[in-house]
Amino acid sequence: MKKSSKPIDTVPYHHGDLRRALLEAAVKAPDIEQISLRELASGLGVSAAAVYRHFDGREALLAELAVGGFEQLQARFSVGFDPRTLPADAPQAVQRLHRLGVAYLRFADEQPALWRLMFGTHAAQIRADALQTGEPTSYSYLPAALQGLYSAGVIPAPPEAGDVLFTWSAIHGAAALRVGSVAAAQGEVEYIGEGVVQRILRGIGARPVATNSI
Amino acid sequence: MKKSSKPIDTVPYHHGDLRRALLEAAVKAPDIEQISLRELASGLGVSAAAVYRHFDGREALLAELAVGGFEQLQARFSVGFDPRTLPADAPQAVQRLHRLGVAYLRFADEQPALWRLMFGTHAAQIRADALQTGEPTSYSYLPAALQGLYSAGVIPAPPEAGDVLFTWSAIHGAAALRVGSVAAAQGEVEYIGEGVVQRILRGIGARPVATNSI
DNA sequence: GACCCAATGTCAACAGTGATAACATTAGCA
DNA sequence: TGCTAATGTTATCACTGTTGACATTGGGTC
Repeated sequence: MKKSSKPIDTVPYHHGDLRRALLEAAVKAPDIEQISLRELASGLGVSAAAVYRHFDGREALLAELAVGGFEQLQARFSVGFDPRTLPADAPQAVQRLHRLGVAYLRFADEQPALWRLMFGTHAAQIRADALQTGEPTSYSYLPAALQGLYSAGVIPAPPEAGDVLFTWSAIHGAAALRVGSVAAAQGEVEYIGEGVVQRILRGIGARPVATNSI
Repeated sequence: MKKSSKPIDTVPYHHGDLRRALLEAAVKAPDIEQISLRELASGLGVSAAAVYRHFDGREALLAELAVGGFEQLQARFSVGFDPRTLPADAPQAVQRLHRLGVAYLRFADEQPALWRLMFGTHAAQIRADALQTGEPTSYSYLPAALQGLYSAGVIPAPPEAGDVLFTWSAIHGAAALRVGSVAAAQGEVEYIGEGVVQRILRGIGARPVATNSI
């Protein structure tokens, strides 16, 4: 079809930033893992085949979304928490773990679909890669927080692998139960996070530390 | 097509127990949530439409699988653990929680695909129903175990809601990380379970209890 | 400015999917 | 024996991801 006349209200042939638009639209879907490329594309007024100009396929698009999710998670972790520095004192060390737990929970609560994608089957390879990278990722913060507890004298011995796994399990599990609507009626995420982290600290042998505000 | 002669090696028109066969075949799939009805049916030498004689559709079949999963989980919980009785002494009370945690982990480890289905999006309604039922389900055992810890004097106060959520979170999270191949290299599930439950006990304020064997 | 090409879009077609309707076969019971 | 409900089949529909052939356009080069 060719047109010699150019109507004003015509849609431009090139979208402009379709790649970003696709990602943004996909991440808003209530169930990301079940999005249809055709729906996604037509929602942006574009043909389904156009998606393949920017992604190798559906799975690749999901993978990119998951990567973005982990970056977003890391960004949340990093506010007021430089994993390369040690905490100044015991309250700060405890506070770091608290903030980490609450950030984890809040992220899961605010973006449950993205969270499911990140920790589901589709992103398995991405998680494996992130764990093997030497660079600091979202996975770096939890071990760093536990190490900080030791350096600040909150726990008597350096954290063992079991301590890291346990801490991560409790926080991750709380998020999973929340996302799965199993523990939905337990109150606000902040409150849940407080309770879980307090018990984690006790579980890994932390001495009581008074913290003014979280 | 009609046949007057009856060859011996012919396939019978009726399968016999197609419903059970479908469930059994589906639960063996490496990724249950992605099974195709047509593949499933043709694998059993049956047409795809035959499935609809036994299930309202794909989603209904998955739901039934999830229900079976929860029943299986409950069966594992119930070996040597009657949630209506209180533990005889402190070691037994502690032992109950240990067994619960290890059984949870072992189930997730042995049937990861089924576990994902059970705690994924597809089975949300089933989980909601199970939580509201007054009857004893797989959800009954964890609160009962914590209550048993109190009645045996292992924890000084009746378990709060936060204790239950925390305990479940830690165990569930460990299973989730295991299924997600995030904590795969941490060793055997029994070892992981031991470590997690020990720290859980400490986290909810349990006094040290000597247990001979788990 | 004219030109070319790579980037980015379209359309048409393919195989595979869940689902449904109409028809075929059979098991079990009166 | 015969009837009926249960259980199977085939054909078809709308939808999906994916690919190949073609269309349009923006940006760099002469």
